[in-house]
Amino acid sequence: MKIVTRATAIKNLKKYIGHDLAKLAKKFGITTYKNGKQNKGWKGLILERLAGLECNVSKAPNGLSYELKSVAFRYIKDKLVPKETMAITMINPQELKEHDFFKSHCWAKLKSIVFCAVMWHGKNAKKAELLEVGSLDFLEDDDLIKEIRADYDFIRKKLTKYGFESLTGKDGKWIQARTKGPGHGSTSRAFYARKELVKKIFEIGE
DNA sequence: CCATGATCATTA
DNA sequence: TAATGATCATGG
Repeated sequence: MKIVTRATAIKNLKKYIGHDLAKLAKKFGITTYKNGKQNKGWKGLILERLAGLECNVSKAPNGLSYELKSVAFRYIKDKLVPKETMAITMINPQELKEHDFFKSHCWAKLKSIVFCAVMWHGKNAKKAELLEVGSLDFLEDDDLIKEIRADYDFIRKKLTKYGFESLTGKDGKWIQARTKGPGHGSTSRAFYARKELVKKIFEIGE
């Protein structure tokens, strides 16, 4: 059993800034494409390997105390901005109903996050350089967190009142409850960080 | 089969 | 371009 602290994970990752993740994928034997389709999770898997988390493919409520995330960045008018929203964690309807924000997995993951900015080279890109690595600890009395908690409460209330099916990506100012799942009719939901929030995280984290 | 990694496709 | 919903490979 190997324990990798957050500081160590960051240190490990920083060594790879500027590297092309596609090459590392081969080295680790991670599939990036198959039958012309992309494995959308390959970057995340590689990052986890690089950080030293060799066996982290399932959810991690127990074990490590931080969350490793990658975010795609692209240029819009010569400015670097997050390309998309960032998945935070799956929504468990039961837990959402019974726990408040500071007891949720959502908060547990958000408050102690290690993020990796990855360059986005267009759809189905075969390369992706690691741009930057950072970490961030949120405080419970942070103004931003208060607003995020309000979003969480809103979503939670909606769940109680209208049911799980009523949740949509429109909910929330900083975080949203978007659909996500294996596909093929089976869909579940997850918390996503909106782009504005991703930007904030980077600003604070740097 | 489904949760998790995160991106792709479609519409406005 | 932005926003929302749908989807894919992997591993247990």
